[in-house]
Amino acid sequence: MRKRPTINDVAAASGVSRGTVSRVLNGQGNVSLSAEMAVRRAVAETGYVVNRAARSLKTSRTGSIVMVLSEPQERLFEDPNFSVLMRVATNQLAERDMSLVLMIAGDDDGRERVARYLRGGHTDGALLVSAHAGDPLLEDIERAGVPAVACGAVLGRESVVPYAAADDRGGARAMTEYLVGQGRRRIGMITGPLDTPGGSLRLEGFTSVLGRKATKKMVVHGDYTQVGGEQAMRRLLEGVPDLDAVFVASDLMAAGALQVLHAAGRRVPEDVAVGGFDDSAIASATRPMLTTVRQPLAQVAEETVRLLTALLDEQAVEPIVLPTELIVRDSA
Amino acid sequence: MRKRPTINDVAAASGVSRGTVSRVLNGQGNVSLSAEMAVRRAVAETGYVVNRAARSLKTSRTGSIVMVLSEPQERLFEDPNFSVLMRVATNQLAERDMSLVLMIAGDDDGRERVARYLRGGHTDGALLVSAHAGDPLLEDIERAGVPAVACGAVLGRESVVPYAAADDRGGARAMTEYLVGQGRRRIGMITGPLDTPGGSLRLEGFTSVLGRKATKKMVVHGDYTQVGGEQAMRRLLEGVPDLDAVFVASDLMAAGALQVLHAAGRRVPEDVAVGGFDDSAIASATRPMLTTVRQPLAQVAEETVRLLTALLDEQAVEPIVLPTELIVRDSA
DNA sequence: TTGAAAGCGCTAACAA
DNA sequence: TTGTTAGCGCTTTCAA
Repeated sequence: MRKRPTINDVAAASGVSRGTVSRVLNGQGNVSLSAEMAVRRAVAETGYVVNRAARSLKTSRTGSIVMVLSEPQERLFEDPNFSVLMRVATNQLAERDMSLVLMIAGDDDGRERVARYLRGGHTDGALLVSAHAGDPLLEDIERAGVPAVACGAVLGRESVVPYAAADDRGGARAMTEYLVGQGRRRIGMITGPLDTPGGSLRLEGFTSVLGRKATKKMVVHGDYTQVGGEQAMRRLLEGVPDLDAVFVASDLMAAGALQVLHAAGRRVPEDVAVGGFDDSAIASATRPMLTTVRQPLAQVAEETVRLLTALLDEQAVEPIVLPTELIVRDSA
Repeated sequence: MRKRPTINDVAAASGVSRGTVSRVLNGQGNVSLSAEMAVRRAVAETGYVVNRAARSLKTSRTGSIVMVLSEPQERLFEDPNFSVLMRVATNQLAERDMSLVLMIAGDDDGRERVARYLRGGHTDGALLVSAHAGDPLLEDIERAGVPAVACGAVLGRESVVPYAAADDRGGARAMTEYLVGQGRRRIGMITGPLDTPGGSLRLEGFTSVLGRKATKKMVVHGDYTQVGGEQAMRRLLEGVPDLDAVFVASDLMAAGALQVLHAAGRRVPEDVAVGGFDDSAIASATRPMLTTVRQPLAQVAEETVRLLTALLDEQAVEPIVLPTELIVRDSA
């Protein structure tokens, strides 16, 4: 394999200086049309591709964004946000000729690596996925001075880390109101972990509708896994045997809840109505199919990336919350 | 924010030359203990982190691997391999202080970007996910001379691109034999796309057991989506009304098949046994829960990354195929 | 509008 | 074992 051509080769082939080639490549203007054409032809001829390392060394920008997953690793697979975000981010950044680096900050080791990466100036910005309240990584990021945005609010840091998110509170409210409207009177809830926005905000939506009816024993906490949903459902049935509806903060947990209800001989939706959240693939795989709340995942992802690119361009940004949609199927 | 310290700062702080600092940092030996200690202390004091761009410019290695997803984007989310692979790859590479860049080559644009990226020498190696037979990207990779491995065989290129994969053929055979052993006589199959290893190899396993019983009308092709599974199941029921079992090449498609069977009034497993493949989360969310074939995803991912790092170290590598496991639940 | 030249931070070859 | 030094390929300032 021949050596890769450098800017010098292009300069030689086009008969102008390196400086002019660079100006053409970076679209800075102040270049004569003839020079520009000559350079472009030479680039095509030589198959020149810029050496990012060299450029980066000079400009101290890297042309890459790091996507940091703070999720404990098991949960990662089950986060519907995640793969959509990744796809959208990859594509949007590619359009700017930037690349996406992936890092997992699931444990202390991982966090330390991410912190070192940020401190090392290896990236132009950070895209946070499911960062938790009080995540020490946030300080690392701040200290490193790297522009960062989050997909989903970072609880307690809403005003510090710009974010795009689905309207968790509103979606939960809509589902709860729907259940009430269906004549349900004893409505329980299975939440997600309360240190995640999906955990606490969906609970807020629920209680904002039910008021004092949302007593302690009507609400149990799950961990977004199916097994967690099963356990939570069992606890709920034990504590509230006359339950006639349950709002579950994720479809996967709802799938677990359905299994338990079935095993307990409760018919869904006749005896107990079940509402999910996410409208993930699993929602139409369960029996009965889940009535659930659809999140505009692709939009959230797009807005998240837009916020980050705006930040890179040194524009001011505001958090953005996008509306959800109630999807009525068979379970409620 | 202060300027980031360079190797010069470390040299000054430790009272040795840049060269010695570099030797310590790269663990090349030929350094006195006292010098090494001084350097390490200075690194800690100054908070020095190597500038990868500069290093890369000099060594022409980048310290990064690109993970290329050739999957049409919709399918991506539904590939259970994918998130596991990503997690494992991120972690294993991090241990070598390498980072993982993600690129999607779903369309021509994407492919061209990936090709440019490879040609530009922006990466030390490529990790291919679900590359298709005849994928033009393969040529780009070869031409760019970038070491590459695949997760899952690249059909038609098995001897060119090293890979790690689950034993699709064996898993399919095990499931088919199990169905036969249960006394099923009219066994149909819903395959994946035949240009994917999971599509063609699972079909091979199926036919290798059933021989001439695996007639054309007993086999229909799906696309790994749930809706695709539903359509395929409908076609199969139409063509073979007396079907008493169906082996479906993915759990997600099997979930679709279950819905259709239920709607058609067939009891599972009494009237029709259903076998899936993957043992993904969805397999225990369906009703009845799916009897399926578990792939050792984490192992496959680990072996894939191991192959790549071996290749980077210029060791010889062989493809590796890992055994699957039959998971018996309720659907068959 | 263009060319010349400095230098980003690092590694490795060479000399001591 | 150590220090010195020559670039890696690029951008950008300065002068022309």
